[in-house]
Amino acid sequence: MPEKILLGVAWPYSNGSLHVGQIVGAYLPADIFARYHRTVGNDVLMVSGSDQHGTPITVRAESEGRTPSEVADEFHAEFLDCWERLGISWDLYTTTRTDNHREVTQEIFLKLLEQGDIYKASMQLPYCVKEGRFLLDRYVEGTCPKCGDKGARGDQCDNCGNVLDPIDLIDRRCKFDGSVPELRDAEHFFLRLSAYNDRIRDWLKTDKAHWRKNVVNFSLGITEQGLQDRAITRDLEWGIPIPVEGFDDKRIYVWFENVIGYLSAAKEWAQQRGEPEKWREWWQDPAAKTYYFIGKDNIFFHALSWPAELMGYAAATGEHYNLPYDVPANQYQTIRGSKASTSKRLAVWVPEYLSRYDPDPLRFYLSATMPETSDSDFTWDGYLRRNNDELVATWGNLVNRVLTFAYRNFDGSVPTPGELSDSDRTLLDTCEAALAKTGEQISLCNFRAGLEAAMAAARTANRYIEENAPWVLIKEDRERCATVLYTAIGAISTIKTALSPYLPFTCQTLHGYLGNEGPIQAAGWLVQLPGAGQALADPKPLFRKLDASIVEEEDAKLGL
RNA sequence: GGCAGGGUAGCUCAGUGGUUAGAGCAGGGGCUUCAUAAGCCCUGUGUCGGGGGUUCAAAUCCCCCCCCUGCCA
Repeated sequence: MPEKILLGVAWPYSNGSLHVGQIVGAYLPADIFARYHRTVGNDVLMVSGSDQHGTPITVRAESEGRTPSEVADEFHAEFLDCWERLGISWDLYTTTRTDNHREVTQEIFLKLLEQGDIYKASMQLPYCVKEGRFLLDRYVEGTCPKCGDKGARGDQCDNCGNVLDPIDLIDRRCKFDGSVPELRDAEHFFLRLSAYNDRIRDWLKTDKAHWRKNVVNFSLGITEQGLQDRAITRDLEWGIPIPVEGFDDKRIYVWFENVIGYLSAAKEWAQQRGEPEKWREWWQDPAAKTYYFIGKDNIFFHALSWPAELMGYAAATGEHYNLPYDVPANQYQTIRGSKASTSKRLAVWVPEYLSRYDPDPLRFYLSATMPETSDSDFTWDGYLRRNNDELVATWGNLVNRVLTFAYRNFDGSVPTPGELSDSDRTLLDTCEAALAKTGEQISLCNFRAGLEAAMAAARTANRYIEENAPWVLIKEDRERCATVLYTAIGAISTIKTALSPYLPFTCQTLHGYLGNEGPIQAAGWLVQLPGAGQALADPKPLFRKLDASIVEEEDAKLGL
């Protein structure tokens, strides 16, 4: 029985180009996981989309004198292109601005409202009299009560890093016109998270051994403090309208809304397939597993508030909705020790990377340095070394040396072996074990360890070639030489399968070199020994060695 | 400030009570030549962030402190 596996991946704000930190944090691990499970034969549904609401987009639009939708649409198109070229294999990548998503969001809002999980209450908010509108926290400026810096914003002081409330600012003023905002009562809707605290806590304490400890400890800690109710609407014009009369000047806030995208995207996917009820197989069958690939800043929304929304919606509708099976949140990746920053333009941008280099070497480097347990660091020097000294030297060269030798000496086909020796069988067994280990590690979301298991097999295969020296055998014992090459090709074929979730483009190419047709994942997560006499393609190197000069060039672009 | 995660060889990391703390890469020495000057063999005296404690025994458990990151919704 194939398993049903739903992958929800964080919704990136479409307010600027993607950078490698986002890729390594969520999109790449999700894609590796999805490709592995598809190859195994499981039913994967991997969804996400561009978050087109939210202040990051309106802020950029305002600063450029454009509309939010212009900004959002521009980068959404760019994202789609990047996914394609990086090989991020979505089943559906949509946006939060579809009619479908608005309808699903409003439906959940109304159901929770009706049930009492959403309630109306007034709160005091800064109001600009001059402009006649309420101000978002970040639009109020003043003196920080903690450090005395005069340039603090209402949401945070950049000088000391403390989180603030605009009410606490000394000498409050409106960011736009410098007038002094008043505090006025404003009606907003709140999500009654407090009512779900105990259920969330109990759920977090049940069968979570496979969760990363920072995720479960962080979340449990918050339930020990007690979940607080939280406003889910804001004074905005850009966002999903509140489906209640009299709230035309307010919108649903993104933290409540974008996670609903995981459900609405599954519905959209099903509609597009012409099987509009098919989403239920992933959402309502308790045997289906739901994974959320996110960065550590997003744990609250995926391990606490989204499960609460789902619990409430399930109760309100009387239907079952699966809670997260796992939330394998990653830490961050810095750039040469500095925090990546879109506003400071400090990042390795995906479109720029792809204009110069191939996707698989990036996937390789990012997989090897994935911030699974602690923050990791991107350096071009590290990229160069992983590419040249590991990907090219160990794996690419193994493939190239074996295939060119076989192609040239055995009429362009897989040599017909004699009887396999113990050392031949040992190599094939080692590769089979590596394939199993890689698969197991991927299924546990240990992506670095999975890659390492496959690379260890490649090193073993290089050792085997060295010990058996086919370049000597070809002159002395042609049958033994054929057997050794056959064994080496078998090893490569198995390692190729193990690496395919990490290096989809080059593994597919190699799949073809070995004489196979069709997509690599159709062959299954299985050992595939080549057929003796099967035609090989004339192999070309899968990877290219990079010149050390790129490190200086790329570092110069970063300005570090 | 509170909560959480992390701090192990030049780099990336593994290692949660027990022989002289490990792997890959880099560096040094040798061999080989099929291969993208790739491969193979040999080579690691590290204050396991710092200090104190428990124990026959601690990177691994307890306490205090320092540094990095995230969250404080």
